[in-house]
Amino acid sequence: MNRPVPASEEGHRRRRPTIADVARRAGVSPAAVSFAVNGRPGVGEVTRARILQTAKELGWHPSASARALTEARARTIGLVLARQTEELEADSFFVRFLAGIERKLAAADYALLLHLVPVAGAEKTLGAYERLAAGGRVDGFLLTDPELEDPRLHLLEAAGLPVVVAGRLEPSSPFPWVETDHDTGMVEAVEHLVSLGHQRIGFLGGGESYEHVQRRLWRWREAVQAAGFTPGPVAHASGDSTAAAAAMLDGEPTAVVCSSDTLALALIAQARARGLAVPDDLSVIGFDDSVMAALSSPALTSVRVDYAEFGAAAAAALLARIDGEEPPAYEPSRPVLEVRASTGAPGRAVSTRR
Amino acid sequence: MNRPVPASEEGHRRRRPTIADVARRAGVSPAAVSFAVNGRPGVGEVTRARILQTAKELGWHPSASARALTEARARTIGLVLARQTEELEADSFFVRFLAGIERKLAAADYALLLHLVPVAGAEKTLGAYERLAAGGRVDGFLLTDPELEDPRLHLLEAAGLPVVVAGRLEPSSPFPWVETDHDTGMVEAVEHLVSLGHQRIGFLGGGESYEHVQRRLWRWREAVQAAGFTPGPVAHASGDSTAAAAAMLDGEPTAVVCSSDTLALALIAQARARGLAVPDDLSVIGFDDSVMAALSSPALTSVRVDYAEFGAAAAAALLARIDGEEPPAYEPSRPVLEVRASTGAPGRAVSTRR
DNA sequence: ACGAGCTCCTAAAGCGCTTCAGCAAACGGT
DNA sequence: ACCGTTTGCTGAAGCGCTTTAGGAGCTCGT
Repeated sequence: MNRPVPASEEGHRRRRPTIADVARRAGVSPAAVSFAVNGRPGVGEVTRARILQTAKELGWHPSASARALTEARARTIGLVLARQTEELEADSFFVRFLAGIERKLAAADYALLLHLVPVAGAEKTLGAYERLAAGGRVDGFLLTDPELEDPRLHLLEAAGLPVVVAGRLEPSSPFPWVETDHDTGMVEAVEHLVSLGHQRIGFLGGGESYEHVQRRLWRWREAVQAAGFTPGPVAHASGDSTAAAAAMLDGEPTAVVCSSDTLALALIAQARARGLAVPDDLSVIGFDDSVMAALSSPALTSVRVDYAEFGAAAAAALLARIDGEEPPAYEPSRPVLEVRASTGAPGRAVSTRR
Repeated sequence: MNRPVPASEEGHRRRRPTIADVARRAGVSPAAVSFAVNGRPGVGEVTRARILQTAKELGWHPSASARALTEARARTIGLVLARQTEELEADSFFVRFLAGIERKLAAADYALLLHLVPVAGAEKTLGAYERLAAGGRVDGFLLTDPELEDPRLHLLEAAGLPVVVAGRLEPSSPFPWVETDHDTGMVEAVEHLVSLGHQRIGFLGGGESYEHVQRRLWRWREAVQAAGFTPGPVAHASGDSTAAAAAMLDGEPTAVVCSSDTLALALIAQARARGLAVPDDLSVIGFDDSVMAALSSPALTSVRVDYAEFGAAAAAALLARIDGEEPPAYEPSRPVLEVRASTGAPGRAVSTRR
């Protein structure tokens, strides 16, 4: 399966030029080169131009390691994901968030150290943070999917590095956080269902310990009550989404808002297995508006949130924090409810069946 | 949206202990400490134990930057993804592959520098590789989704860093590659359809330029011919999967193998729009066996490939390459066809309709 | 015409580690 | 009792950069 290495590649890799090489060739001291490339004063304009020119000729780029050593900063931030891969792969949040982070980091010439840890045993996760922090490999951490009693918080506090949490964490967060407006999409979702005539609206969420799930649950309850109805059944999927979907259906709602598209699909599959038609017997709304929302049958009504923007804002906040500055203000754009075919007026009410 | 920084955090961050601190406290020279922590000879057993003990007491960890500087290696590898985020988010390959890489890297105390570049304009991608390579931030690159005429290849050759390609690249690959057994799953898929009685079997693939799509296409053709039939319609989705799905249906196959689950869903949606029932009028097989395969309706028959294993093998090969060793042998496990509800015997043949 | 105050640059120290040469003490063989 | 060898350690150089202190050569005001 593995191609043998061609002999030509085995040859000597040419030594990378150093700042001294550039200095010599440009007829200046290494210090001058440093000033020139870093845009600092201390070198005349013509010399600066000449130095930059020689650097380009030599193909010289400052060594990140050497810089990291002298500046005591790695220009790298860490993102540790502690979630099951099955959970991540169906999650459009992850990739979009990542893309947003990247956009910001690239602009600041920072890099992203990504660490995926299997959730098997918290102690492994701890090791992950420590290894990155202790070695000075990263200048700060971004924390996503904060949980209510998150063990990572204490761990990161001990590490003493700047941390920004992506997600509201109150009231006692040891770290600054950035939050996007994901949950108000819930209001729109509920209002949509109410306007269709639904009265018994359920909530199917992911793991109860997730902060964002709790927020959505809370918003859902508020919105349902604001419409003058009592909240319908609630179920949480921690791992087995089928079981949660079944539990939800046992509650006989006419409509359900799910905290992710994946859960919505699981619910629809389960409903079908019970002979319920979507949306005739059951309306379903997903969250994230992932690619599969448009492709599933029926096409899923879903709340789209701009997670990339969120990622960029979180990254920006962390970079500011690393520089000891105030994080820039972030005004998240409003989530949008994408209405498709999985929602409709309540037909034969579920509660009258059986 | 951003919580103000608590005053307590503003305080002085304590200086991290250095090797000299440990040496002083243990009553030895810094060199001895270095020997001790790196398991090198040159220090007695009892002294070694004492040094390690003091290091632990002080909470000292060697600085990654300093190490990188002296050893001229960053203990980091780069993975640059140049794909649309919409494409990535529905792709279970990505996350599973990543998880496999991580597993290998963590064991070797390497880190992963992830870079997501928007596909808008190749010149940006180039910059991405160069910035990482030139600064010495990474010791090598992993290349995924190789395309047939991949501009990244020349670029990476110029960078002079070790590179391992994940995916077969013949005949003229400048780099060693590692390949998993994704395509023989195709044979099983086709045989499954043939055994159900299908004779007109189509292939719906992703972008034509992808090497893995080409391989699957090739395997599909072989398998169909081996069964004694002529290959059915072929369509490729480059961006707009709906259009490709429509084109495929115009070819009037009774069964279609798709190169991803997302495409399979797109095809099913399109078929439904035309009033075709799955699997009665059309059997559909996906690839990847992603989470949504089991959740979609009908549940998707899909080929499961162990991408995590693949990622680990690719990472292992790259690490070996960085150390100048021969990459370990990799015997990929066979893909498995997960038969679900989207395939069945051909009913009213599509070709007799209309 | 002379020192103050520039501008433009250099020398050298230092970041935290690894490594190489070298040295003292202990050891073993004859 | 002597010499070669091994063992256990140290001193110092060096990785490639940044930064601080300071020096040389100007201009300029008086």
